[in-house]
Order: sequence, then C-alpha cells, then structure tokens
Amino acid sequence: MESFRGRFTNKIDAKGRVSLPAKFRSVAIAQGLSGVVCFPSFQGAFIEGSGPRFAENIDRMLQRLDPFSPERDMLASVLIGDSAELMFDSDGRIILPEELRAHAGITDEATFVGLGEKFQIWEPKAFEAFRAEALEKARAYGDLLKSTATLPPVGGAQ
Amino acid sequence: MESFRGRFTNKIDAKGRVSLPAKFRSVAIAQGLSGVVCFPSFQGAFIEGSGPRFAENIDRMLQRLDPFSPERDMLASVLIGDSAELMFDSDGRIILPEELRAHAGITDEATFVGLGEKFQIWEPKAFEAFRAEALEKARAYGDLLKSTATLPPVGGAQ
DNA sequence: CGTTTTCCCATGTTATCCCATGATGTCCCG
DNA sequence: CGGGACATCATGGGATAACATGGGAAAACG
Repeated sequence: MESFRGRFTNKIDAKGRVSLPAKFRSVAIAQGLSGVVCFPSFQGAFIEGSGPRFAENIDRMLQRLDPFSPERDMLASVLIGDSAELMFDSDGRIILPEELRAHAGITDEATFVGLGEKFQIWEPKAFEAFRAEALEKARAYGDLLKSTATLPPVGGAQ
Repeated sequence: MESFRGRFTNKIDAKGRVSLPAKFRSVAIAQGLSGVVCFPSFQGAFIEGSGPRFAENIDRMLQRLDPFSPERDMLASVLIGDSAELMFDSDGRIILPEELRAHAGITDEATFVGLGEKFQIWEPKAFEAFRAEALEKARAYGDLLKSTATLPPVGGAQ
C-alpha cells in the first residue's frame, strides 16, 4: 500500500507506547524507514505525521533557501525542530513525546487518520468533534465545490 | 538518521560539559566525525552547529566570494575564525567554549534545535521567545515554500 | 605544582527488546 | 458451506540496554 488510509484508534499503555496501525506501518516501511515523522500541527490541536518521503521533501524545500536566512531558520525550527522521528519497536509501536501529546491533548488513546501521503493523530473525542463540525460545514461549503470545479486546482488536499 | 531533527534541552555540569543529544551524535558520526563544528551566529544570540559535511559546504561558499573583499574576510572571521571543532568525550559530551556560551547567554542549560543539515544551540528561555515568534511568522513564510515547491503544501492542509 | 582537561565509573531514568496473551481475521480443506 | 488450523495484530509485562548526568582519578598543560 502506498498511502495512509483509514481511521484507527489505539490505546496508549503505561509506558507511553501506542501501536502504529499496521497498515500505516507498511506504508512507512515501503518508503524505506521503520518509523514515522511527526510534528505538531499549527492549524489545530492535533499531530501531523508522515513517512520519510514527505519529510524529506520538506527538508529539500528548506534547503533551497539561503542557509543562514532568518526565514529559513524560522521555518526550519518550526518544521524540523518541533518534529520527531519516531522509530517503531519490534512490535510496531511508537512513543509519542510529551510535547506532542500535550499539543493534541492526548492521554490514553490516540486516533490515527489517514490522509493519503500523510496522516493525523488526534485525541479521540477531539477528533469526533472536529469531524462533526467538518460534516456540518461541508453542507455550507458544498456550493464552493461546484463553483471551483471549472477553476485550476489549488494546493490543498489530495 | 541523516539530518538533525528535534529539540532537546540538556544540562551543563560544573565542568562545562553538556551531552550532545544522542540523535545528533549519530548524525555527526555518520558524516565521519566524532564531534561537531560550532560557531557564533551572526543573526542573533545563539550558536550554530553542524556536522563536518555542512562545515565543508560553508568553506566552499566562502571560496566563491572575492578573496580580498571585506565581506569575505568578515564572514570568514566569524564562520571559520570563531568556529570550534568540538569532539565528544567517551560519553558523548562536548564542552562549549566560553566565547560561544557568552555569545548565546548560556549558563547552566542548553537547547539543541535540529534544522536539517545544521542545528542551533540556544539559551532555553531565549529559544522559547524565538520560537513563539517563529511560529507566528511560519504561516506567512509558508508561501516561500509553496512557491518553490513542486510539492504539496507543508503546513497541513486540513 | 596547580589548573584544566580527559578518561573511567556510578546512578537513576527512560527507552528498547523479547516474550506472552487474547482477539480478530484469513485461508485451506473436508 | 462450515469449521478449524494458522497468521496478523493490538496490548501487556519483565528484563535489558541506552542515555543524561554526576563525580573521582589520572593525564596533559602551562
């Protein structure tokens, strides 16, 4: 499988370990890493995650900027300094660092949501709320879809 | 791991020793040096650090400048003259020279921030302030990435 | 010689490895 | 079509290794 797909809620044990869903695991491994790269979203209270390929793309984009420019340093300290490469153990589990758990309000359970080339990790109830809201707004935004259908595509989702 | 990633705050002991984060250590060793190269930033009160690879890259960048220009001399005096190759001891610790600590205002704790090919060393509170600013500006700077990218947006779409 | 640096060891904490269990799902064969 | 053997997976626990940190002793330096 080549992209992160589906939704899974797993428990976090006393040691802070949580199983990365097996299907996500195989995506990361197919990209050449026995682990995933995670960082706090600056869009909301959840964690962004991806395989090494997406993470390397970010690195490469940053390297196009001048190596000592303030812009590069600021972007990198947010995108890389706040990120963590989480290798899974022999059973496919990862440990979410304290800062990431705090950012997402995660305590004893985590919801993994596949989004294609990347995925998100949510506190389960927070995700439910987000999803309900998204569903509600989708109705209102439905018009937008029609109206943009004839326009060139934007950056967004996949 | 091939690039410096994540953020770690370690203590400086009475002898001036501080552990280089284990993950940074393995990056440097993978580049062929049991140590790191550090020099004062000319952008602010923090220390720049890297493995040997990026350090050699800096040399190359300097060599492209006019050899007798004052600009080149000034850059070189900071990037090379003020730089130090800090080898880690048998436990993976380094000693930050007095001038570097003074430049960054570091006393008893140091925050290591991975930025990909290089990293920075900050006084913890100073970094917190910088990070708050960086987070604020990251969205604006995000355009820099998008415009240079043939790739999907980084911030996390929604 | 006294000061600083380097090496070695001790310790507590945290992460990692290894094995066990139960639950679920898959496949094969009757 | 049904049932059971087997694989996969999430989860838990104990043992082990890695790491950050502190301190002492030996070595280098001026």
